[in-house]
Amino acid sequence: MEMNHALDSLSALAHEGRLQVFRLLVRAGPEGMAAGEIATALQFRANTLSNHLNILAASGLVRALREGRSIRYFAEMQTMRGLLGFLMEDCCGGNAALCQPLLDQIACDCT
Amino acid sequence: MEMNHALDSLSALAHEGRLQVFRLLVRAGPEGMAAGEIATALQFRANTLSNHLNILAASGLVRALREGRSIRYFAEMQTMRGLLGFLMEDCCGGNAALCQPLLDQIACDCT
DNA sequence: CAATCATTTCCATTATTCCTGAATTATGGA
DNA sequence: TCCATAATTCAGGAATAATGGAAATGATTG
Repeated sequence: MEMNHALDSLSALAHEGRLQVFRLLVRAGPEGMAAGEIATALQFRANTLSNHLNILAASGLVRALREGRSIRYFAEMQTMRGLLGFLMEDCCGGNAALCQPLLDQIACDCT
Repeated sequence: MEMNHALDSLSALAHEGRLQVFRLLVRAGPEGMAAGEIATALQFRANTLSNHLNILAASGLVRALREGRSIRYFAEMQTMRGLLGFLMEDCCGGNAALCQPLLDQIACDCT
């Protein structure tokens, strides 16, 4: 991941509403949730939520899939992993061997 | 970690300058860097950098230690780890057993 | 104590982000 | 086709954050 993508992802998460949405989708796992379900669960107005979902999707943290008249959203663990790798890059001045193997494992197996 | 702390950390990182600072400190490892060194390395004005460092420190992502007339800063891996745990909490609807052991290992051994 | 260096604080300006209401697109069913 | 439902887009004003100059604080040296 490069700087701009990381910034998009971090900015997307640096907002209470969007962070709630993302964590809800993480909990939902591979089943994901429809936009309407999310709105109900978190008590958000439809347009506000749509905006949040757009921002999350643009950063790659969330994926959208139309399903009938609903649109279902999923958390993208791979993006999360990439972000973390970026944050930890060259950890400890090149002794990355200590950290990298751990980072490589960060991904939810159930996704 | 609870919501507000996570938001502080994410907002702190969701800024190009601060993200550069944090990553620089991650690379610097346990030796850390003096504010002046950081300013030189990244070409930041002293006051701008000071502001960034304050924000990072307030979120716990960075720790300050006065050393003579300089102030030395260090990346706090533990905070990073807490943040990640928060983001992945209850991953996949309770099957956290799949993710949690991995998350528990995320910490730079050299810190 | 005076001088100097490192960093921070204060303040005003500029830029960005956020929320809301109203209008719009897209899908499925009668 | 007409209607209802699901979700998105757009424009605005309000709130918030970022920047840079100037002054102030804190620590060391002579």
